[in-house]
Amino acid sequence: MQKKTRDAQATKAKIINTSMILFSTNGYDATTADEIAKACGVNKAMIFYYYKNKAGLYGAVLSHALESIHDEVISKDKEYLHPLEDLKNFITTYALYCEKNPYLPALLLRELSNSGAYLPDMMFDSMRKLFALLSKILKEGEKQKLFSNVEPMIIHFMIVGTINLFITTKPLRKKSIEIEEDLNTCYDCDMEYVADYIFNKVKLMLGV
Amino acid sequence: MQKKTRDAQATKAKIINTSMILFSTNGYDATTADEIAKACGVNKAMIFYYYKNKAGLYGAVLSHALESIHDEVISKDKEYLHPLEDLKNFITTYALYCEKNPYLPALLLRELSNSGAYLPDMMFDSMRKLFALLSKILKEGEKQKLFSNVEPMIIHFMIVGTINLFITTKPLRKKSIEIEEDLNTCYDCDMEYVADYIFNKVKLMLGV
Amino acid sequence: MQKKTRDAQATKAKIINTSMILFSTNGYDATTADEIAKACGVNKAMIFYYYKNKAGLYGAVLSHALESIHDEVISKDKEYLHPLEDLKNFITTYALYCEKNPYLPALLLRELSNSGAYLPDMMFDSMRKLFALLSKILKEGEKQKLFSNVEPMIIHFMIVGTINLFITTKPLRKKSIEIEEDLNTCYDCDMEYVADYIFNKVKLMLGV
Amino acid sequence: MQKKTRDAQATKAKIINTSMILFSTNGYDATTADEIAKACGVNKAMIFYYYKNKAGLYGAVLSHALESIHDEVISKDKEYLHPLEDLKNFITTYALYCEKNPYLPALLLRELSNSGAYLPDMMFDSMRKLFALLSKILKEGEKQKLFSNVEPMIIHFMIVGTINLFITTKPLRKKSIEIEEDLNTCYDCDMEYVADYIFNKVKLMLGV
DNA sequence: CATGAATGAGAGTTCATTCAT
DNA sequence: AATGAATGAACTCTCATTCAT
Repeated sequence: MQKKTRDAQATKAKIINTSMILFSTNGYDATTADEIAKACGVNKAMIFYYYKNKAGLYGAVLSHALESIHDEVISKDKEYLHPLEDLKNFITTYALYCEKNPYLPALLLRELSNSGAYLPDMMFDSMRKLFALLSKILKEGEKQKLFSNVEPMIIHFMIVGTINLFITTKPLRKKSIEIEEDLNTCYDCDMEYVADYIFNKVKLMLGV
Repeated sequence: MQKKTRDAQATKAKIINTSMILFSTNGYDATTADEIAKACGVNKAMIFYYYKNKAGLYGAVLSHALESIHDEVISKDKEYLHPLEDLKNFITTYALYCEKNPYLPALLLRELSNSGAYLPDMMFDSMRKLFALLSKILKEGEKQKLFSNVEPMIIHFMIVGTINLFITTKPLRKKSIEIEEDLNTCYDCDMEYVADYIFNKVKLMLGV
Repeated sequence: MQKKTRDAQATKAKIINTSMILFSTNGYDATTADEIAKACGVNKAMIFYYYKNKAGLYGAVLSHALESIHDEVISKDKEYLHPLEDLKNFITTYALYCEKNPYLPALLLRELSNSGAYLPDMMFDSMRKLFALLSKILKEGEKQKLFSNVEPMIIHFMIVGTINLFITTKPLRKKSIEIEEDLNTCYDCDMEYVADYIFNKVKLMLGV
Repeated sequence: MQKKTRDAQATKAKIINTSMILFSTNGYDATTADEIAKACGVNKAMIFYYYKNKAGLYGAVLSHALESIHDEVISKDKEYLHPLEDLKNFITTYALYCEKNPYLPALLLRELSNSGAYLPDMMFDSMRKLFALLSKILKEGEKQKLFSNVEPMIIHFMIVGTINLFITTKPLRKKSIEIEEDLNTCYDCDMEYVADYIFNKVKLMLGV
């Protein structure tokens, strides 16, 4: 009954990780403090002790998620080999990261469908940085006359939106083929294949 | 108090239309029955009288929205001129419809980020039909050797996902340029331009 | 959809009979106007049209029930043959009537457990008349030196209470023997046997 | 607001005791959570915190009531002096207990008039145990050739039903004599007298 | 740090009752 | 006489949040 862990860091981490899953699975409103507390074996009051309130926890969760994705993509891309390489890295890294952390796309879509109502500034920043990164790659490609006719925002959406949908629709796509077999929903396409496919298509789009 | 409509059809329509806006703006949980009732000048109990419960209303809203988009896209596309024409129609119609009814993309994204937890069968069906339509167009294009290397699900996501994101991120994109001017977020691109851009990119992608 | 019976008497009777069953089965509060209306295929508003409000309907139901039991017992007993005969008639008639109309005991017990909160005057009267009838029989028996040591109220309760419990506990008694076979709950005793048993015991009690 | 008890046991007890009175006085449906909360100076949410829902509270109340009566009757009777003594004890203890806790009979009658719809298993058990106790006494009396012609269930009803009615009808009986003075409703009979009267009558019934 | 008790402000839902036709 | 639409006042239950220990 008395966990008495007395390990602030551990407790905080447990809360963040558990609630990330719950928030992404059930959404912000449908996730209750009680539920989170029970799921991580922590007293409910600790959530408020550490994160002030539910919105604060949500913010922390989003920041955590975005920071990590951002770190990953940035770090992998920081070499600036060549716009095409960089582009490939961007797509693959994002795709694989999302696959490993499938709650992220759900969180993002949810936030976007909310026009960023809860979206705290840090998250907003993170998303902008991600886009800024792609923007830079594309701009560099244009400068080198590799890419043509570039509308970065739309290209960004085509990459990120597709990957997000691919991940969040997985259960639906399964259900779909169960109903109508000959509808090819790419259900068992693996992520690497998809990332590659997208990369090739984007290449075509950019006139490479 | 003032209207005393006593017109079931009108009352039901008012409820559906109002709550569609509210649901898409604030989400399912954050939209209260009180709010809906007040917003359409109808007694709260009428919501339950007509739709049994909140989930029932939500289902009705989703069905309504999807039915109408589906009808629109289908009807505009029913001529089957030529795969390329059909493709263009598909993209343009979807894009313009979403622009006119900007709550729809938000509703869709929200549902998807939920893996269709609330998503009633009719909605699921509607979404499948939309995809089936694009699938057919693409398949026909392949048969006529116009399109090559087609993965319909991914193409679908590239079209629909991009348009959805474009619409739902509008407020964010505005906020973004206010902060960092030289980041081109395509804020004042109009929908027709975007649809066209997407169409041209998809054409390239399909090897046309 | 349009029943349009336009037969006031029939409609009223349907309402009374149906709601008697519902009230006795589920109790006053747990029985809704909607339920009654649906159960008798009558428009809900008619209930209020004919009985003013729910309490009014309940009153009508109770009156109806009590009137009929009272009529039955009185009429059977009106001959005044002999105190013992009269007593036997009283017990048997009441028991058999209750068996034929098993909702009555439930209604009575419920009312009593409410200390007659809803109990309208007419019902109160009816109950008093029933007791008055037994009182008279017992008094006559005493006068004829047949009965001795009579406390009419308690005798009344011993008769009426036992019969009421016997009927209302039927389902419980069944459940009970299913659990513990050798507990004799008189489950398949028929009413006539019970009435007779009670009569004989009351005779003993009265010193006959 | 004033007490800040922070004493779970005390709070739970307050809720149980208060709601027992309210349930027995007004019935299950007519007793609201608000009312209970206010009556015991406890926040309404505590009811649900401790008892999950209204039905849970009701169950707890019934269990509590029955446990205590059962304990009392059993403990007073555990000596097994002599069937007749035991019988007298059974009747007297039950009668006096009910008089001290007059909500119990009302609760019981209400439950019975409901055929035990809410009646949770524990209550059902308790009632059975009470009857089992009387059954044993009667059986022993038969074995010792003291009692004859015993139908335990009916005898049980005659005892328990009479006492229950005597208590629950008290207000009605008062009202009755106010109307018709010469109707002897045993209004000021005290409980001991009644218990004694019943015992003597039961003795006669059993052929003692 | 950690816990369980306590709180208050709703939220969804129900329902008797009335109104207009 | 009959109907379906409409209403408002409850009522149960939930939940973020705070308090006392």
